[in-house]
Amino acid sequence: MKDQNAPRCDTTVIHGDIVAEVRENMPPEEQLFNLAEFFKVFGDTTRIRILYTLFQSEMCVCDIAHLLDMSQSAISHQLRVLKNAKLVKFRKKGRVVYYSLDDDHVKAIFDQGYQHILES
Amino acid sequence: MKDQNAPRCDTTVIHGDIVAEVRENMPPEEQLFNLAEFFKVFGDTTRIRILYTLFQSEMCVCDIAHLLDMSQSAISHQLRVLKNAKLVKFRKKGRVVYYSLDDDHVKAIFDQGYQHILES
DNA sequence: TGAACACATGAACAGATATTCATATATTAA
DNA sequence: TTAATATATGAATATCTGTTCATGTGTTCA
Repeated sequence: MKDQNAPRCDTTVIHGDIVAEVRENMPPEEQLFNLAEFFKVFGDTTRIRILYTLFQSEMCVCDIAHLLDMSQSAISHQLRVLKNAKLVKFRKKGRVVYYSLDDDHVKAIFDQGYQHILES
Repeated sequence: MKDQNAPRCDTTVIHGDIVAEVRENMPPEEQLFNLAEFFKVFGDTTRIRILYTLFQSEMCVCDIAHLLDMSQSAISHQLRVLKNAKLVKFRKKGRVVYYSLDDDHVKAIFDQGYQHILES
């Protein structure tokens, strides 16, 4: 996706000293990648809505689908994304699968995000 | 994108009482949408990397491009996204445009996100 | 056992998005 | 003014993503 041979700025770096120092202190690429992947999960209204329902109560797939007025399949697909991100866990009881939150940071992150929205 | 007439679950709601109560306490749709839009900004490695450079120092577009080994145009496009999200601000000095952070929550949000990654 | 049901999942498709490329704008300096 | 340079931006394109549709899996119950 990224062309490493693409032309950069026409000239040399403008502030070489700053660039060098900042580069020195950048976190590892893998960490930045993982962080982006993590936040990508929150970048979808359906998943945000699912998480907000689970803030209130453990719930089964069918209930979530009804509540959000979406198909069972769509919800199931998104629950898989949330599950892969370790944000929700589930327990089975007969045919019914109950999902619930599996993270303590989500609410805090949402609150911070909401603060930003309020202020901007 | 969403078909409101799509078939839902085959049967009626399973736990009608819970669904009704949770629906009652859901935040407004607009708020959930805005939250998703906000987190979408963090869901890209390039933007995450830009923000991490700006955690350290105010920097001009050309320097960021060199530092991240990407084209000036790509960085400029992404800076516009960050600007629209009210996450960065800028000041002009001659031809050079210096970008810097314009939000207090970002670092806290990133730290929470990083905590999640560490624990999972 | 077989029908009904809750949920999962793969394929397909439509819409969104990130980068590139070409070019425009604005400022500086000769 | 003209050339050079820093940045911005519109269009095109390739890739990614979310939903639907069809179907598969596993459980319950008659």
